[in-house]
Amino acid sequence: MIQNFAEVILPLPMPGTFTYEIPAGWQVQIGQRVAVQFGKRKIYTGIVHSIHQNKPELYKTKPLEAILEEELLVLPAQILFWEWIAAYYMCSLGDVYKNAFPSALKLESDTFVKAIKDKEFPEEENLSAHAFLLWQTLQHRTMISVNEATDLVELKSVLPVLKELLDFGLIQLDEKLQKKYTPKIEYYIQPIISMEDDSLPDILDEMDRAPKQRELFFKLLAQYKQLDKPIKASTFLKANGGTYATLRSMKEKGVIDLFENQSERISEYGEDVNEIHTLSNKQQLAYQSIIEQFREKDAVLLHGVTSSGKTEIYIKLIEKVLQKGKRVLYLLPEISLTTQLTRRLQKHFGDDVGIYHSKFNQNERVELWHKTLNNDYKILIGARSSLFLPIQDLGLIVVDEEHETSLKQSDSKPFFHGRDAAMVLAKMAGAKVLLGSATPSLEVYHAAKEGKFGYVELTERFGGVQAPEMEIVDLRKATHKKQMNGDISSRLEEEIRDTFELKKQVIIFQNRRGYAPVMECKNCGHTPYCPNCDVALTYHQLSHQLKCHYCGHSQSKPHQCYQCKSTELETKGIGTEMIEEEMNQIFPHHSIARMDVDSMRRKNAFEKLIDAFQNKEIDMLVGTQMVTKGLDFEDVTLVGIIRADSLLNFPNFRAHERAFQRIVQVAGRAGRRKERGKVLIQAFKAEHHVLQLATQFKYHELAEQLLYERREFLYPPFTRLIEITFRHKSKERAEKASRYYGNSLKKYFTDKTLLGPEAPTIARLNNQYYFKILIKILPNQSASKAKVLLNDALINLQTIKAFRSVRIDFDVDPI
DNA sequence: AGCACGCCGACT
DNA sequence: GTCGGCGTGCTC
Repeated sequence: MIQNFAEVILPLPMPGTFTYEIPAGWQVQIGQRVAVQFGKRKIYTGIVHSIHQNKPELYKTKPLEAILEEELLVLPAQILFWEWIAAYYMCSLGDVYKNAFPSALKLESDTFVKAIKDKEFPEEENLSAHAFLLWQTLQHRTMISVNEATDLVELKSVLPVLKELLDFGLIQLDEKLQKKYTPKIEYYIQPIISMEDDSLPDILDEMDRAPKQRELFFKLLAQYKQLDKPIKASTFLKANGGTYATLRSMKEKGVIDLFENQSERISEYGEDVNEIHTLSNKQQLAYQSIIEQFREKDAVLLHGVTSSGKTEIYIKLIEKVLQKGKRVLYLLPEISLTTQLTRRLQKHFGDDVGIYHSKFNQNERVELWHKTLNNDYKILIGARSSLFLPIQDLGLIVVDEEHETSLKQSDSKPFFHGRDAAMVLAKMAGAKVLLGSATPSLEVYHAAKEGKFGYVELTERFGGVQAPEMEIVDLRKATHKKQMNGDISSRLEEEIRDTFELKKQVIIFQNRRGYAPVMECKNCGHTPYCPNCDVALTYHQLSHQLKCHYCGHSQSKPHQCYQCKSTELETKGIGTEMIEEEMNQIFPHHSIARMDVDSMRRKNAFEKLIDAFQNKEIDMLVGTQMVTKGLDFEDVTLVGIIRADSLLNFPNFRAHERAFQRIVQVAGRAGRRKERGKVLIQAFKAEHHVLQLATQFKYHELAEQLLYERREFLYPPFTRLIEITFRHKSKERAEKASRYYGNSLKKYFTDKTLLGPEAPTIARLNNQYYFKILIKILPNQSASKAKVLLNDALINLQTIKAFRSVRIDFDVDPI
């Protein structure tokens, strides 16, 4: 008989898939979810990657434990996409699987401890106190998990105790898969008979003695007549009173039907669908040009100034794609920050829209995954991770705010770029990509100019909105002339006053959160540092704490210097908290709110703040990057940037590109409707060319300049970068490993294409030391060949025992 | 990534 | 002596 084997993708950071035997008679399909044992007792859920008959010769295979469901949870096409991600971004398939698949569907084994029944405790045997305690607990509990047992015995590891009990035959271990996802059950009701029914009088008679039922019945009839579909019992009872018991007895009388439905946890937006909107002439032309360019190109860049009405064009294009029976994926940088846009799309497309983002809990994600598989949605809106949804018949991917850095995943593997991955996914699905931005990334802009992508530019703002008036306030001059009130210049103060007088609103942008980024002793100059990282602690006045913005460490604010005991401590630099305080002092009669991760931590805090600002309960919003994205308020006519210099001084080759984008982005918050907005940029380097170009919205000039520099200094889009990070708790070991690795690559790269190893600006994070190597791949070189070299060098490095504990990550196309 | 196993130093 | 730390090796 031919033995069948399945290659299974497991959530492990090891390369490749794992081979398991398919038990005789089992029908297994690619994309199915299976449970397998891995190692001695661990059970994982994996995805079937492929099926074959080649018995592995080097190791013994285990059988599949179970097929978790008949249906395919991952489409075969998705597996191909996962493989591309793993190969391109240099990580394992397991790393992709871990990230791409809702974790509630990745069951985890949890070992349970059970007492063996009827086994008397052997008196003569000397059990340890811990073992005895555990055994006693098991007498009145059927089973407890190993985690619970660990807490119970208060030891670091409960395993020796378990071993002891096992040896005496007192317990057994049971590997159980815990189901993490429990569908929420929702009851629905509908009347069985109608108003016109002949039997109605009899039934009403029967309900004479039950007035509540009678009342509810009439209400239900009325509602049902209007909606003509089953009504959610919970909402019905909430609106009309009554209990489930009432409904149940009505069901027994045979007047209503009560049934359960595994309901969605995802709240549905109303059904009102905004039908008509007409495009302006310019928009219409842009739209037609996009359609035309899609005939030849896979991707088109829609380069439209802020307020040029890109969204209307997207909507029109989406409608066209839907007409062809295809589906659309709409990618946004950080969806929770752009509720205004999602509301607009939902309003337009109604129930056809599914939304996927990081604030959703596990159950909601599973729900959305299933609904997507079920083809319930025509449009999916989400952040970069929504690229992994099982969407079928994809016709178009819209990548909005294509230049946003948050499109690139940088906190965990795979380090993929949502925009670039979208292009590959689209290619695989035969779909098109529309990239939208007011300030395109140089990569995309260059590709468009080279003719690789289509290009459409919208230079005119929609509905006669004027570009905001931009003004730079020279902080050096202002300081010299004593025209400063703390960090706020007289000019800015004056403008804010005028704006408030006209009953308009203000947005203030300051790059850093907290009160002050550095605290310093006036006497000895000592600055408190994070104990785990090589960074100065940021002072947070509201919580009276010093916090590390990298590892989350916090400690209370010292009363005296740790070093010299001096009580004269001062703060340096400015954060949002300080600006908020200064503004409150200058404008005590106005309401000022702060918007940064600290103030937005609570659930719905963002929505509440947006609503309050919309309703003009708040006059001024002081915030970090958060205020720069997607906010659309009619009455904001003034935007202030406290220190533009802080945007220019990043130690990154993209610093100037980003500074420009940020400034244009914030400026776009001002004067989005009838009135012309004003933007005030405070800066010490007032004459800096990036600031000058930004105030004139001269994107093309800046892009040409920056592209020239990038070409000269071998940076993207003229080279491709791979950054290799080495980390270890011992500085020596991390450094030595990185040196060894770098040296082993010297024969393939030059001084210009292999940079480092070097300790990064923040050399230690969370008690781990970092070293980095930067590889540049020249235009005439193959990136995939370079990756092979890098992987080989890694294998070579790992033959040295001492280096095996050094964590090494590749970041392809680092941001 | 987990987890076992084995070696070593620090204590009831 | 043993608890718990850490380095090393292995998992289909």
